[in-house]
Amino acid sequence: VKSRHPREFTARAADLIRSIPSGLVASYGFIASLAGDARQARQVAWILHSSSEKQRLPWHRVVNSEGKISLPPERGGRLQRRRLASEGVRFDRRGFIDLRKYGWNPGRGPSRALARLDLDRLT
DNA sequence: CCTATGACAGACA
DNA sequence: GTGTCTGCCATAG
Repeated sequence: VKSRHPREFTARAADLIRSIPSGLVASYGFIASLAGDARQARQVAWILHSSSEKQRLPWHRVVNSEGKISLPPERGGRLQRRRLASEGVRFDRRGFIDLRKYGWNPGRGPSRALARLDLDRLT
């Protein structure tokens, strides 16, 4: 289903990003999926660097599906890593975050979307 | 209107 | 494991 309401998608994505708890992270695709359109991961990324709400978003808690920081170090990646580290997120020596450990799981039960991601990772 | 771009993701070699 | 290619779709020019 194509998103006929970009603004709505953006608003929901922003809300979701705002609700990522400190110490956890979520992937672009995961946020897009929860916001209603799994195909718009790139728009989630776009929101993070272009939205007027940027200042109010915990943008550093969004990483790519591999659990890695997508932002180039010189364009904020360094800051992002610093912030995450200070929130307790651990990186392995290659710079990867273990999403099974630090991946945000909204609500209390395992969400389908996250379960899918976990399944993919285990498979 | 048409092309290029992107803080992505999944599939494939 | 890594490197490439392709689909995606809102914005920008």
